Amino acid sequence: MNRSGPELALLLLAGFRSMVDAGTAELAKRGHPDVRASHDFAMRAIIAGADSAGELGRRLSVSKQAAAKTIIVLEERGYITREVDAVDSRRKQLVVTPRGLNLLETGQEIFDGIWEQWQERIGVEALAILQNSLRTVVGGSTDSLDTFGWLVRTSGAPG
Amino acid sequence: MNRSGPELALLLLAGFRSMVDAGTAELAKRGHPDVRASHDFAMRAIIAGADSAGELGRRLSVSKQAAAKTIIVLEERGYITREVDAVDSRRKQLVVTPRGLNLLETGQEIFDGIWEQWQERIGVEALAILQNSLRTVVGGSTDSLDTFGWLVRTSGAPG
DNA sequence: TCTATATAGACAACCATGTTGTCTATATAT
DNA sequence: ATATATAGACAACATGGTTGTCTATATAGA
Repeated sequence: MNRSGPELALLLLAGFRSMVDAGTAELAKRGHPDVRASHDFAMRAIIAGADSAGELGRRLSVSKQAAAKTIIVLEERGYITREVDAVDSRRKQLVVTPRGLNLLETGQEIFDGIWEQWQERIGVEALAILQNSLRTVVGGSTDSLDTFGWLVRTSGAPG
Repeated sequence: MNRSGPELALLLLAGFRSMVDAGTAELAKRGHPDVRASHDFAMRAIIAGADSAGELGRRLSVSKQAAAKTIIVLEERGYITREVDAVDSRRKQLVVTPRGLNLLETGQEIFDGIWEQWQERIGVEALAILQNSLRTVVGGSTDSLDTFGWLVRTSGAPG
């Protein structure tokens, strides 16, 4: 088939898009409107130990200021709190609120649901191959949150 | 496996990212630095008939102004020209230059090359399944250029 | 033919999210 | 005690979208 290369890239993007569109729509219905993936990434990083602005920026491969801005948004929406650290008074310690945890859990459920739909649609076997193939190609570092920084920085698809 | 849903989305994104990263790096080496996917999308739309700013915006699902800004960049870099339309003097007709065509062709080659690398890496069979599965799920509308507008608007991954 | 309306593109102001640079307060190491 | 490093805030700026408004030109209709 012609244009295989570009088509593949577009397919990957479209697949991602399809999942995210469906997911965020459902999330909105369940009480979490205006959720950005960046919020999810950030909260997961916080839970994983990035409990200060600077550390969060480092984990997300994003500047301290960018992280600080995200933090402000998350705080405004009640997903996290920020308090002066008892031991180091320069720091503002980040803590995910119950509402924040709920967002993460709900998101998890929703995306797992979408995953099951894919399974029904293309078959258990094919989905397994799809995922394994992608893992092989991308080197399995899917959990590295720095994907986020990249995504934001690129307005991009292939040629 | 746990977290299947979110992981799938991340894998799709990472796959896309991996292709685009490699592709744009190679494109830069071959005389096309600073190429954004949006440029490619736009030029393809122009060739496909969107030869005015307004029409381009419509095709890309983006505002007239956003299209105009992209056009300015493409013109500055010598990828397209803009001339007053002979029949309708309000219009500025867009034409892709030879350099523009070269960008598209080079991009095509490069991404096809990456596609072949994937084939070697994960196998002919698996890649075919991967692509077919994605086509099934996303409904085959990979050529709809409005993917671009969406990408830009979403800083997004799943939860 | 004159006039009302629609369309193309330019300009300006604004939003969201990044970036860097600078500043102050606080920790820490010598 | 003092030099240096780090945390976070503030400001200025870049990119790439958005909307609203304005002018010129086309076109349809009385």
